[in-house]
Amino acid sequence: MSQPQQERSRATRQRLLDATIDNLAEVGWSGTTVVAVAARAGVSRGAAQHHFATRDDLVRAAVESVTDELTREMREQEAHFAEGGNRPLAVVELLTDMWAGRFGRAATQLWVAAATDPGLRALVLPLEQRFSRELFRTTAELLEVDRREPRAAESVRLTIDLTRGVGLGALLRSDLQRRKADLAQWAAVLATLPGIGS
Amino acid sequence: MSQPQQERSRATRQRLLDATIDNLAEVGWSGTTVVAVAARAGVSRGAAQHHFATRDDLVRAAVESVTDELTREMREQEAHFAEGGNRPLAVVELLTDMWAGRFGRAATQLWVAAATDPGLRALVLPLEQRFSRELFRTTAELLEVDRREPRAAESVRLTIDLTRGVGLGALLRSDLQRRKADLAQWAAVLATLPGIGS
DNA sequence: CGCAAAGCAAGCACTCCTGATTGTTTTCGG
DNA sequence: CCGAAAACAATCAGGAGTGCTTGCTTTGCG
Repeated sequence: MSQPQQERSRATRQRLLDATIDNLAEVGWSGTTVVAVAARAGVSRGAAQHHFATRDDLVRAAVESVTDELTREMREQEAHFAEGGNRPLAVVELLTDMWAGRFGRAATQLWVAAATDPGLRALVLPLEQRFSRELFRTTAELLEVDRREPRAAESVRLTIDLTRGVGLGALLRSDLQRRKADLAQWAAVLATLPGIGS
Repeated sequence: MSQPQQERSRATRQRLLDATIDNLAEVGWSGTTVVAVAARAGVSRGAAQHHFATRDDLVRAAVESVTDELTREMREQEAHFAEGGNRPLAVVELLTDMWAGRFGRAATQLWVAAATDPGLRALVLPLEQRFSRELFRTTAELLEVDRREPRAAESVRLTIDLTRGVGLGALLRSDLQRRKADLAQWAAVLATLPGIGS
């Protein structure tokens, strides 16, 4: 039995967005063409064009989706964060896994492409800034940061940057497992810094 | 007076390589076409094709050049490293400046593109691994690492990853100046870790 | 039941890029 | 001085992608 038309439309649009995100994560920015995305979504180019009139429209929707999903993912992790155990290590691993995930990899591809593409940059920058604030807030919350300690904010930012750097290296080298010991050391250091785990 | 032919050939080839690297750093991977590079180099497409028969050939030469130049740059920094002052901070800033530089930005663009392009990945991976070993060695040397301390190697890798993460963020946000305080904190922490500055 | 709207699909024209081919100019060696 | 080689340049054919137009099918409402 076929779907109600509006539901069918919604489903096609969602498949196109999912396909765009997967394409970004697996093929990269330059390989994310409307032709490739439509094929991966299993819809025709005419259908794709009906939903997104131009490639720019598709990309805009995908960028918004990626940052929304990353934000949602972080909030969900925060909501379900397991007490007990090594909190700094768990947070560091959470962030590292985020960058390594589907949305994290798509985001990295988009951000690097945005660095050199003015149109994409104008689109990505405000969304990335909003996401960064949310990421900072969530990470600080999970690390139980004492907001009165001025150095604590620096530690949070260092943690985020470090996991981003590890994530970037892992994109190419697929060496995340081997980085566990390094990350464990950072978590151990983090636990000793002022304002962390108050 | 025109140049000797061999010198002229060498100069054209060098201009093409320089143009490729600048294009990568400023326009990104997808915008680095032979047409764009030849225009930036101020040579015709025929001339470009004479020196590099295919785009793959040009890219291969550029990848080798980028990793060679980054390696040379690190060795030069090592040779001219100024004694006195805050050594960990100086090293952290040195690494951060490297990623922010022309070769560092081109390298980041290449590495991210290589993550999703199998042909480019096969080319980039061995060179990146060689460069990473050199970078580790140089950084450890500059930090005066005690090789007997097992945790020290982790600290070196964390330092490299952190500056890479900061560099990635700075590609998009141009916020390097504002990160100085964070990096200063890492340098302060680094100085306290076992095996650093022995 | 019929018609309009929406969703989907096919085809066209244009642009850009690459690799190959052909042609021109410059340089160098015999 | 001449011819060959190298450096450089112009052109062509084909492929890929985008945006637009036209056409078909399905759905829903009056």
